[in-house]
Amino acid sequence: MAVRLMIVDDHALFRQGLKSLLMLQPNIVVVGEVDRASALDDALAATPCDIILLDLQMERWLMDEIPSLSKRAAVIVLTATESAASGVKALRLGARGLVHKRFAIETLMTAIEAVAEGLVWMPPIVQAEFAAEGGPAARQLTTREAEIVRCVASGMRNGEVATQLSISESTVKTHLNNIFQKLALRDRMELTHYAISSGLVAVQNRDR
Amino acid sequence: MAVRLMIVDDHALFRQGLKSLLMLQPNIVVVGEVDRASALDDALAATPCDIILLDLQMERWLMDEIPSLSKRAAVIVLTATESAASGVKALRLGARGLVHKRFAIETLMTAIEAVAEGLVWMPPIVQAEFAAEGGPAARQLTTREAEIVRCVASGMRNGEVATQLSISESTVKTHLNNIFQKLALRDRMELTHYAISSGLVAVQNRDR
DNA sequence: GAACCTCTCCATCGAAGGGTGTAGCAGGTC
DNA sequence: GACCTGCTACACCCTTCGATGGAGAGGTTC
Repeated sequence: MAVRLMIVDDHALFRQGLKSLLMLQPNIVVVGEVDRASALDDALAATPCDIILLDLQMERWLMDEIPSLSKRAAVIVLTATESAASGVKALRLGARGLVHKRFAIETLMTAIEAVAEGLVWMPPIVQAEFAAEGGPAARQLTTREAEIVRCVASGMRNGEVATQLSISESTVKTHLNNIFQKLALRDRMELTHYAISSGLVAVQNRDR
Repeated sequence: MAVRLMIVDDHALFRQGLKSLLMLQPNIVVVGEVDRASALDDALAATPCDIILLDLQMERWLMDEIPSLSKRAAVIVLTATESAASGVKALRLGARGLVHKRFAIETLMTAIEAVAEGLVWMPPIVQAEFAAEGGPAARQLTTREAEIVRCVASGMRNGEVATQLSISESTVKTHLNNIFQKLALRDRMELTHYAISSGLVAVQNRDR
């Protein structure tokens, strides 16, 4: 019984490379590859699969999709950042595996096999983090606050955030103050560093 | 005559995948793959090659190496960011090709063939940027301005930067305004994204 | 129903940031 | 000497941000 995989990554070179690498493995069939979230539904409808390999760089679009995705197939998240936080978040949302892109194909295969058997696989470091978070229960941001963080940390001004989210600038300020309180941060600059380092936002700068 | 390639990327999955993908191509031989700058010298000494595929994510370590590398083999830079700026910089430093990771293998092959023939290959958008910068003579940041950028982008306020560099806050503002002008940026938030994405400042992971 | 949380909104005010122009001085080059 | 670049500094003015305190609507929990 071969494991049926689907690859979701917006980098064609990585996607195609991974596919060609996986096809060399026994008991693995890559049944599809898509470059964006909108194509995933169609692909899943066309060809059911056992495991979805999901690029976490796309978390902005897909993090929230993990819960529903995980009902249709086991999700293994591929991440490029060293931050355990975003990986832990993905796992909490229902991902069944977490594999760093710097790992070798052998490690990915181990994870795939484990997940195919119904287990959850993650690197030891993340495992520690995952266990640790059960204790102190740090004050989590609300979903609205998280939205504000994404907007602000990606460079938007308060007024722009307000327009984007269809709320008043006053509300944006209120949220922002609450966020600063919760995370013990000084201003939007520190918030940006926090957001980037913990994988909440990706750095992608425009062509000047 | 096969083209001899060497792959430099710290993500094993990408590296191995790309290798397996390239080995399917005619006239291509992957003679080596390394995960870090320090291993590149040894690899080049052991097995000479025609083209080096270099991950630009590693630019912090390797950008400065491009001039010397390009004497030993043609360098094609693989980049994950959409920013033309860093690509243009790499080309100015001697890279012979620039390929985005979201491109398909066919595009990479086109670039490899072009570079193997002695040409320089880059995406049309970057080509425009490259040409444009030839005119106004892309104004580089001065060393002082770069210092200001590092301070500001790492979260310091103008007053703190002034203290740090032992200059007045007015001077910091002057520098900052000049920097905004040169880089066509709006404010310190955009500057932060620019600095991080182009490797001027690093963001350490905090794993909460 | 009371307590609590979340999201929404407002006013006010001081702090910080940013735009524009101007200018002195040191170091080089033509 | 004339010219240019880079670093320094200031004034003036306006915008944006952040802190504080208050408040109502809707929801959940106990």
